[in-house]
Amino acid sequence: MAKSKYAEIFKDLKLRIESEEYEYQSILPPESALVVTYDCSRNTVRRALAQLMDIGYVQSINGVGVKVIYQPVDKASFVIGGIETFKESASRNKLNSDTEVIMFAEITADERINRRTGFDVGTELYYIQRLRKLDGKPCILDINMFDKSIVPGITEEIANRSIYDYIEKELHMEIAMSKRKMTVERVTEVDMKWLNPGDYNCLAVVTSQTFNKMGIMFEYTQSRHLPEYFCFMDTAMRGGMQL
Amino acid sequence: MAKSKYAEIFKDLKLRIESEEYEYQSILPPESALVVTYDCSRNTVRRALAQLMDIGYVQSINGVGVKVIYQPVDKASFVIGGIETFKESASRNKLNSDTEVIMFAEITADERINRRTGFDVGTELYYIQRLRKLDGKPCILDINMFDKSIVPGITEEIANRSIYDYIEKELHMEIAMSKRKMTVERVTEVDMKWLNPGDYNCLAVVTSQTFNKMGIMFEYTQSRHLPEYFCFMDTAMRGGMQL
DNA sequence: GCCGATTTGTCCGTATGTATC
DNA sequence: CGATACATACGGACAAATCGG
Repeated sequence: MAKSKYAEIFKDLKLRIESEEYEYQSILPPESALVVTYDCSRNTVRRALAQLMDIGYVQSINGVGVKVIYQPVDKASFVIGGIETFKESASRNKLNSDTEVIMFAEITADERINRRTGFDVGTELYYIQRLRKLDGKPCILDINMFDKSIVPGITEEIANRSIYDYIEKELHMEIAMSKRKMTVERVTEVDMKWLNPGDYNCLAVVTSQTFNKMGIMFEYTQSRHLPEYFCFMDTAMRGGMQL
Repeated sequence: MAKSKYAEIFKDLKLRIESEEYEYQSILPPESALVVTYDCSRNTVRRALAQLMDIGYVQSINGVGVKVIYQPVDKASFVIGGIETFKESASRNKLNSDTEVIMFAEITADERINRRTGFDVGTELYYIQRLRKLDGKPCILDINMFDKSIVPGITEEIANRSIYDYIEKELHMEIAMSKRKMTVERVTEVDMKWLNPGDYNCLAVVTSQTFNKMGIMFEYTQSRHLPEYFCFMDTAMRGGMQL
C-alpha cells in the first residue's frame, strides 16, 4: 500500500498500546528515542503521536513525556466510530452481519429533501432502505441517498453486498470525510415493522453527510439503531476548540 | 492572551468561514498566500488548516486547494460537542440554565464502582447528582464522581454553581481531555422522578472520563439527557487522516 | 529556591513527491 | 508538458514545563 512513514509509526505504536506493551498510565519512550527507533525526524514522530492523541490513546505532557491513557474497550456492545462500513464494524465486533434491501428507488431531490439532506433541488438520487442484521437479529435500519451523477450504477444487488466496496473498488472513488449528527428519536411505523424494538419506544439515530476526496457531498444517510446495539465513542480535547 | 500563532490563524479563519466570507464549497486562498497574509511559515499555516479539518470546516484536496465544507448549524436543538460546561452549552444555545443539586455525598470506590468508572478501588470520591434545567424545564440528570485527592474541597454550594469553574479558577488545574461514550438507555426510577420523560422510555446517556493535564483521570460523569434536548455532532475522516 | 538536564511545544526554512489542471 | 497546490519529510533553533539534586 506504500503508506507514509508517519502512518507506519502511528500504526506500530497503536498496536503496541493495544497489546498493552505500553500500558495504561505509562510513559512512552521520549520523542528523541522514537526518532532513533524509527529512523526518522522528530517532526515525523510528532505527527504520529498527534494522531494517537486524536484517537484518545495518549496524552502528551509538557516537560514529562507522552502518557498512555488507552484502556481496552468492553467488547459487549456494538461500537461505531470513524467511517466504517457495516461489515467492518460487524467483523471488528466478531459478529455475522447480514443485509436485506427493503426498498430501492430513484428519486429527485425536492425542497423538502434539500432541507433535510443538503442535496441541491433537482439532484437525481438513489433512495435505498436496508435492514442490517447481526447474527440474524435486525438491529439497524439504514436509509441512504446517493447522488446518481457521482455514484452511478448502483443496483439492488450492489446494495445487498456493500455500496462502499462498490464505490471504492469499482468506481475507484475515495471517500474522505463524513459529518455526523446523533440524536434519539421516537420509533416510527416503519421502525416497528422492521426492527422489532420490543418495548423500546426510541431509537438512536445517526444522520450523516459523506464527502468524497473532491469535497463533494455524495451521500446522505440516516441510520436508525436499536438501543441495545448502539454505542458511540469519542475523545475531546479542551481548548482544542469546541465548534 | 499570548496565544500561539497557529491558534490565532485558526481562530481567524474559523470566524471568516462562520461569517461565510469564505462560503460553502469555495476554495480558500492557497497556503502560499496565507503564508504572506499571516506572515508565517507554511508549516504554521498548515497546522491551522489541519485544525479546521478536524472540526469539519474544510477539506484539503491535493493539487486543488482547501475547500470549505462548513454549513451553518440549525439552532433548533441542544448541541453538545467538545468539552464544555453545561453553562457554556446553554449560553451558546441562548437558553437560561439552572442547576439543582439533588444529592451530595462522599463515597469510597469499591469493586463495582471500579468496573463502572475506572477509579481504583479505595479511591475517595465525591458523589454528586444534579438536575440541569433549561428555561426551567429539567432536561439532564448528571451523576458526577470526582477524585477527592485531586479535586479537593468541593461543596454543595460549588456544585450548585459550576464545578469546572472551581477546578479551573480556584484550583488552577487544567482540564486536558475527555473520553466519552454515548448510548441509549431505558429510563430508571430516578429518571422518572426528576426528568419527567413523559412517554419516552429511553434517554440519551453520555458517560465520560476526564483527565487533567497530567494525564490523571479525576472525574467520571454520566449525563442522562431527555431525547428532545440531545444532539451530538461529529466529524470523521476515513483512513487515518491527513496531517 | 535555584539550576541544569530532560522533554515536549512552537516556529522556521528547505527539499522532494504527488495530484490537478 | 509545465505551473500550481497540497503532502511528506528532514533539520535546526529556541521557548516552556517539569523534575531531581
